[in-house]
Amino acid sequence: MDGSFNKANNPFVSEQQLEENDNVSSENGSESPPSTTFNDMKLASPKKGRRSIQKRVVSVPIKDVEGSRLKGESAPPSDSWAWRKYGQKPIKGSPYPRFLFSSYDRGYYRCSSSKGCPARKQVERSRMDPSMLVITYSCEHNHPWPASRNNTAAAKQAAAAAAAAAAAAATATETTTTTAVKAEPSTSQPDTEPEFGTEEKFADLTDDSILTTRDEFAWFGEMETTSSTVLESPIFTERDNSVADVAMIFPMREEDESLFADLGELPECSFVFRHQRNVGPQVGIC
DNA sequence: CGTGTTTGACCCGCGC
DNA sequence: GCGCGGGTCAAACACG
Repeated sequence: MDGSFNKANNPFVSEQQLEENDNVSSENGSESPPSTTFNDMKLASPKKGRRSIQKRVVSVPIKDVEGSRLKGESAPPSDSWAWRKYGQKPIKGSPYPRFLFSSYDRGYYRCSSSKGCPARKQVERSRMDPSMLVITYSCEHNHPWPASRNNTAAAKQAAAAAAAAAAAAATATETTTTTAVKAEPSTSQPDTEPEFGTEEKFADLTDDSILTTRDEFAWFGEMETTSSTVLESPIFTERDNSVADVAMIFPMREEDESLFADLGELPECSFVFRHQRNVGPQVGIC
């Protein structure tokens, strides 16, 4: 945020990942034309009448995903929200044909925490680093978020399913031991558009003291608390030119999770944020 | 029976 | 205009 973050201080973030933060399309660059970076165009398709879309890209070591599964934990590997898979497609240029090795397929999930939840996510293996999974989350601004989430059977099952699909990729690759989570700026977000218009929805979820500004946030505070988790959030860079290219990263530990526990109504699209050099967590919503 | 997954088909935008 | 690729739909199926 203030530039205090740097990869030297954060061994969980690789050079590659940092670069990816600067260029959202880099992860998928080899499989998508530059003009349709991360398919914002698709997600904002007029057909569906979608408005501004917030997108976040999360890189998760496959091992983490697989690990939580193997342990039979109910804790989802990537998040606590209920996701329902609605499609799967082989990634262009996949070295492995579908049905033979699905690891390079891309799974499409939508939020099933509540009816009408527009949140979606895509899960695929990183082409830059086969040991990493790339999870792309997207949601609309101001959409009605589910009032409940994790610890439900549905959430657990959906998360486990997502983990299963992701973990399939792990079977043929070595893994890492850390989790790096990075949040990407929405490429479809005009500078003039309010980044977050639902802060008021957050008012009843948390104390004002931990409300974040709309300039700063990280995603998925609930993610991967079982291992070293890092959140990195350059999303706000477009909102404040003076801090362009600033990334934030911080570890998420179990105590952090408990600290965020009272943010119970935070949906997938919301975020939990902590200043690296600052005090308590800050939260926001897209 | 409700919920979620699988998977082929379809739609749409883009590049040539 | 055509083909390609990405994203979504929806029927069939599986599971608890």
